[in-house]
Amino acid sequence: MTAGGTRTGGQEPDNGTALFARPVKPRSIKVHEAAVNATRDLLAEGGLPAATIDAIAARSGVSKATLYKHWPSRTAVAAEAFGRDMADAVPASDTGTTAGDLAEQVLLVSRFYASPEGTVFSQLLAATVTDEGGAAYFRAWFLAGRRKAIAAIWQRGTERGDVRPGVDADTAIDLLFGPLIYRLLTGHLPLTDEAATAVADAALHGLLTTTPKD
Amino acid sequence: MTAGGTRTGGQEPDNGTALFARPVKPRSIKVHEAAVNATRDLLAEGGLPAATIDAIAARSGVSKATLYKHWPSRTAVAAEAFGRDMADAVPASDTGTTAGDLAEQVLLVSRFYASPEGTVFSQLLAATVTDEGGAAYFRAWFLAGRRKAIAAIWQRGTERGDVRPGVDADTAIDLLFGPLIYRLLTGHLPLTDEAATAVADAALHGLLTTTPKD
Amino acid sequence: MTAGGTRTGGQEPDNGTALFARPVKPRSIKVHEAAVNATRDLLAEGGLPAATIDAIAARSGVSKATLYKHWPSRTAVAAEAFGRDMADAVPASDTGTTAGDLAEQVLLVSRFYASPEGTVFSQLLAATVTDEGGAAYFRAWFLAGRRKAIAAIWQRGTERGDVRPGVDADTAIDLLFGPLIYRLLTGHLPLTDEAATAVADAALHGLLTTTPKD
Amino acid sequence: MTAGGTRTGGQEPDNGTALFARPVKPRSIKVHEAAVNATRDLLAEGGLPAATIDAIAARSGVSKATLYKHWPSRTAVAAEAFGRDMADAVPASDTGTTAGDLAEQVLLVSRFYASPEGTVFSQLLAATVTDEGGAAYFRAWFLAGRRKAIAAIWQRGTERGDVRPGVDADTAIDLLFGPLIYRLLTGHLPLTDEAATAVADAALHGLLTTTPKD
DNA sequence: GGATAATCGAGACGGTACGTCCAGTCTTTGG
DNA sequence: CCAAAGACTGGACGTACCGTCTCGATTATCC
Repeated sequence: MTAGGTRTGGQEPDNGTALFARPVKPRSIKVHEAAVNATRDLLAEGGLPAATIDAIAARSGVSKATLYKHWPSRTAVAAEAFGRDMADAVPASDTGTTAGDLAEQVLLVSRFYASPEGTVFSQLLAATVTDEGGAAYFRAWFLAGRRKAIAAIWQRGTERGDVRPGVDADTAIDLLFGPLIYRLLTGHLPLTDEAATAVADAALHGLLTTTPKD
Repeated sequence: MTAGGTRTGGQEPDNGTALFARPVKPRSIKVHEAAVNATRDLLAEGGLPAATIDAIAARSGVSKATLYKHWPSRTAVAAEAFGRDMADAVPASDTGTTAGDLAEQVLLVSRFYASPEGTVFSQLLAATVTDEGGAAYFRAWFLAGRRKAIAAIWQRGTERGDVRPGVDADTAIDLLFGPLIYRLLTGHLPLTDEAATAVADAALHGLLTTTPKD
Repeated sequence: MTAGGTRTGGQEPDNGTALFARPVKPRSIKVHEAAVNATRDLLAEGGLPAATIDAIAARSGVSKATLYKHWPSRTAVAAEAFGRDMADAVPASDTGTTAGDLAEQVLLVSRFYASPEGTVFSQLLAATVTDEGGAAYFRAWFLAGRRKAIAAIWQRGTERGDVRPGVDADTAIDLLFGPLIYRLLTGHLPLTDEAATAVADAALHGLLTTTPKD
Repeated sequence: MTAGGTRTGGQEPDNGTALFARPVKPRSIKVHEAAVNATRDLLAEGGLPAATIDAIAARSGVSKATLYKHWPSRTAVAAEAFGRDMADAVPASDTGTTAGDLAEQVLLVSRFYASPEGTVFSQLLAATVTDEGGAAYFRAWFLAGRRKAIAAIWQRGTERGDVRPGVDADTAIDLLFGPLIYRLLTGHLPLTDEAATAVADAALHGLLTTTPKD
C-alpha cells in the first residue's frame, strides 16, 4: 500500500490498482467527507496556502489529530479534495479523429491550467515535491484519472492506425501535456489557446521536416 | 524592474533583457559572492530545504538583513546560487544534425534532472510557484540560459531548413523539455535514458502517422 | 462518597470509612486487577509519565472506557496501583521507645522518598494537585495507611506518657514527615540519612533551648 | 549556570549565587516584563492551568518562540511571575523573641498557603516535579527568598542563644514549613490558624516530654 | 433457556496544549 | 554610514494525551 495505509472513506480515487487500504474498522465517512469538503472550499477561496491543517480542522470540525490519521500530510488532503471534482473539469473529447481528440484535450487542459484552478494545481504539484506522502495522493486522485482518459484516446488511435507505431501512451501523454505544465510552472510564457494549439500541432506532426524513417 | 530592484554583484544572469537593476551604489560584491557560495554549498549538501535564510546567513557571515537587501527572498538566493554553475552542467551539442543536437540535449537534460542536482532543480521550481520574486530569479539565472542554448540550435535548424516552418523556438523548446519536467515533478515515471530518447524521437517526428498537410 | 462512586475490586484501600461504593452490578475483578498490575509495571518502568491511559489500556488489555468506569482519572489508577505494595515498603518500627520508633520511621520514609519509588510518589502527589478525584484515591490508598501506622506509634507513646500532652497525632505526623515531603518536592536539599536524623531529632526535642512552660 | 542560560531582564531573583546568565547581548527587558506581567495576571485569574504558553503569548504580545528563548518552560515563566511579588506577600516578623518571630512566620505562611495564592503555589510546586528547568526558577524566584528570610531570624536566634545548638537553619526551616506544605498538597487536613499554631508550638518545643540530653 | 441488559475491547474522535521551525522585519552595536 | 549579529513576531507544523463516545461482541443473570 502506497499512499497512507489509511482508509479514504466514500469514493475511491481513480487509481486502477488498489492503492488505498481496506477499511478494517470503518472510520467515519462523515469525518472524511467533512474534511474534504472544507478543504475544497478553502482551496477555492485561497488556494493551497489557505488550506492549512488548522484551517481545515477549524472549518470542518475535524480535529488535527484525526486529519493526520486519515492523511499523511496536508498536501494529501488537498490533493484528494482537489482531485474529487476535477474528473469532470476536463470533459472527454470525441471529435471523430485521433488528432482532433488529442488536440482538443490539450486545449482544454491548457485552459484549465490557465484558470484559477490551474493555480491551485500548480501549487499542489509544487507541494508534492517535498512531500512524498502527498505526492502519492496527488498521483492517485488527480494524475491517474487524467492520464487514463488520454490513454483511452491513444488506444483508440492505435486501433485505428492513426498513431505512429512504437510510441507508447506514456510518451505521448508526456509529450502533449508536459509542455503545458512547463509553462504553468515557470511562467516563462503565457498559457494561451494559440500556444496550446501550436504545441498540440507540433507534438502530433513533429518538429522536423524529415519523415521518420521507421 | 521585476526581480528585486537590487544589485546582483559579480556576474550577470543570462537574461537578455535588462531585468536586474543597475548598481547605483556598489554594494559589496564580496558579500554577494559569499552568500551565493554558501548557498551553493548548502544546496549541494541538503537541497533547498537546507538553504534556509538562517543557514545561509550563518555560513556566509552575511547578515539576514543584508541578504534581503540583495535578494527578494530565499528562493531568489538559491536560484542564483544554483544557476551559476548550471550553465556548464549541460554542455552544448554539435552532432552535425539538428535532430541529433536536439535529441542529445534532451538526453543530457534528462540525465541532469535524474541526478541529485535535478532534485534541487525541482525543489527550486516548486518554490517559485508561491514566490514570484524568486521565480524571476529562477527564470533569469536558470531557464533563460538553457532556453537560449536550445534556441540557438533551433535557429541553426531553421537556417538549414531542417525544422518545420511555422514552429517557433518556444514551442519547440517546450515540447522537447516539458515532458522531462513533467516526469521530474510528478514522478509518475522514471527519467531514464530510454524515456528521454523516446520523447525526443516522438517530438521530432510527431505522434501521428499522418503527415502535416501544411 | 468521595472517590469515584465505583467499585474497586479486590483488596480494599486502607480508608477506614466506607469510602467506596458497593457494587450494584458486579464489575469484573479480573479487569480491575489487570489494570492495576499493568499500571504498577508502567510506574516502575517510567514513573507516572509512562502510565498514560493509553499505555495502561494497551498493556492491561482493559479498554479506556472501562478504566474510566473503575476510576475517575488516570491519577486514581496510578494511586491505587502504587499504593498497593507500598504498605509493606516501609515496615513498622518497634525499637522499644517512642522516640526510637518515630526516628526510625522518619529515616525509613526518607530513604523511601530518596529511592526511585520516591520519585513516583512525588509525581503522584504532584498530580493530585490538579486532580481532586485522584487525590481522594491517593489519600485512601497511600496516605491513610502511612498515617495510621504512625498514629499507632503515637498512641502508644501517649499511653506510655512519652509524648507531650496537647500535641495530637496529626500535628506530630505532619511535623515529622512534612519536612521530608518538602525536600522531596522542591529538591532544595538532598534527602540524606543525616538530614532525616536531624529532622527527627529536632522534631522530637524542639528547636529552642527553652522548655515549654505547660 | 543552572536555570536557563538566558537573561532575565529587570529585577534579579533572590538566589544568592549568580544563577542566571549574564546578558551577552541585552535581550529586550520590555519583552521580558510584558511576559511576566501577563503571566501574573493569568495566574491571578485562573491559576497555573490558565497560564498556558499560548495564553501568555497572546496576552503579552510576546511570541512563543521568544518565550522559549527567555525561559525553559512555561513553569519557569510562571515561577518567575509568581515569585516577583511574593517577597512582600509575607512580611518579616519582629515580635521581639525568636519563638514569636518563628511562630508568626508559620502562621503567616499558613494563611498564605490557605489563600488563593496558596493554590497557585501548590500548582507551581507540583509542576516543578516533572519540569526540572522550571524547578530551578521556582527555587530561585520563590523558595530562596523565603528561606533567606527565615534563616535571618534563625541567625538572630542563634546569636541570642535562643535556639538549640546543633540545629542548623535548613533543618529548622524544613521543620517549621514542611508540615504546611504537606497539608497544602495532600489536603488531608485544612490549613487553619489553629493547626499552624500547633505545628509551630510542636516544632519549637518538641514532640516529647523528655528533654534532649545534648 | 432464551431474553434483557450490562460489561467489555477496540479505537475513533474532538479538544487542548505543547514545543519547534522558519521567514522576513527590526533593533542594536561596532567599525 | 553600512553591515553583522541576532532579537523578535507571526503562523504553521506535527505530536501527545486526555476523556468521551460509538460500535459490536460477549457475558450473565432473571424471568
